Amino acid sequence: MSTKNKILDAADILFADKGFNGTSLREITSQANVNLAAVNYHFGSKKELIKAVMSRYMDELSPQLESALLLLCENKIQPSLHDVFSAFVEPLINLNTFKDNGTSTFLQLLGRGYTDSQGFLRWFLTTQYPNVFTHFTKAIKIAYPELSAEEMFWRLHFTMGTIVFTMSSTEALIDIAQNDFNNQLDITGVIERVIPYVAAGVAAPIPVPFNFDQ
Amino acid sequence: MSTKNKILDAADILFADKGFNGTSLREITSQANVNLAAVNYHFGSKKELIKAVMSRYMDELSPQLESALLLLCENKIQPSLHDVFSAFVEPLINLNTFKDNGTSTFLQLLGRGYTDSQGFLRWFLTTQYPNVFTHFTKAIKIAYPELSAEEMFWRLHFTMGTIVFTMSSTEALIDIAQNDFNNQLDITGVIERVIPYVAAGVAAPIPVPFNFDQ
DNA sequence: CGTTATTTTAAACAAGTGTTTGAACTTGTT
DNA sequence: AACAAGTTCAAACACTTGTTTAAAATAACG
Repeated sequence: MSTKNKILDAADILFADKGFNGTSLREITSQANVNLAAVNYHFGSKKELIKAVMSRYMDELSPQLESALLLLCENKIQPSLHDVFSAFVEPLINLNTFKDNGTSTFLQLLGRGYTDSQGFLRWFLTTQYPNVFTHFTKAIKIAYPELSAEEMFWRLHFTMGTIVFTMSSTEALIDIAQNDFNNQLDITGVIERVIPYVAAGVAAPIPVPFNFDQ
Repeated sequence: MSTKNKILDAADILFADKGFNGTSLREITSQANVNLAAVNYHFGSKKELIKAVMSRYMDELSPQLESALLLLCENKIQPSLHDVFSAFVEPLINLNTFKDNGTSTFLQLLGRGYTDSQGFLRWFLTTQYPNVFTHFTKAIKIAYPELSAEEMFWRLHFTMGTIVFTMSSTEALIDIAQNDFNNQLDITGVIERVIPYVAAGVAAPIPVPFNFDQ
């Protein structure tokens, strides 16, 4: 296996586990059994390595995601919100064949990207892979046309938060759940549970202004 | 103002903004106009400073939260999920009188605590302030008794994710929303919008096992 | 006042960070 | 085989990190 890939494989697990700030190049290179200088030789800098780690997943994921969402939009029968969110499942699960534990690793990385590094990764994703976002909002608009653009904006960000945050601590939560309820569970089980949640959240009735006095 | 408080005030803003790992003691002490060694003198270590920052908020918040939830549990009429989540609003908003921008700063810190520092803060909060959690789950159980313990476990974590993640990037999102929809909005506006979302999510119908073939 | 405590200070410490260097080693090409 | 290009390597670089030290300044108290 090439040095470049050895680095990527070690980096994405460590990044997912300990964050981008919390992982040093020395940890990565010793885990990958390559020389420290190899990162800067092959990637230029740590920041570029982070981009490369994310790109490896996104280049695999985004075409599948786009076509799945496009299919929904062009369907004769109107998709439900549950359908729209379910469109994410197969492409995400496919990351497991792309790489061991690819699904949860990627979702953890996504969570890291939103909190670590002050949003530079959010900028990177939205500018490098804009189609996923536009197709997604288009599909949502078809499934729930009554929702105003502003309300949708907020609910999609709530959804993003739910997914990303949950997945970034999935492993710990699965452990707890298995102890407390001894129910075999894996990442697909969590996805199965989160979809009804976010679908119901997005589908919630339009709120009325809150009255703090009552 | 005491050195100790000057440090706490500078620390919690910086921690909220850049994370615990991402903020150095030198940034904190120079922002607070105190000597670098003051942190270790007054708090012992950086880790203890983090605890102190969180405790200052939790000691203010948790009694209010507990009594609000207890009130709900002992009410004659069954509370709705919307009621349960609304119980959080007033205590959280009160943090603004306790400290400038206290509400959003605290929620941002909470988000940091869940992702930075590999969950040590989660341990700290659940062990130091367990009553908030038990009263909360009790109230939810009253509002939605059909939900199994396991399903509830997951939905509460989804909710935690929604809240914490959303609030940790509230400022940026409010800016975007104001540009795109020029609608005046503040933290209470966001809270107003997130409550129907999480209430609907928790209230979602029990999911049926997902079939990947269809 | 003088004598303890307490607090602040500048300086240094040891360890860790990303990055660069230039020589050694492979590999590919002619 | 010989030369060139690509890759690896140990070592050093400059810098930042949290923490400690011991002297200086301030506060507290009899």
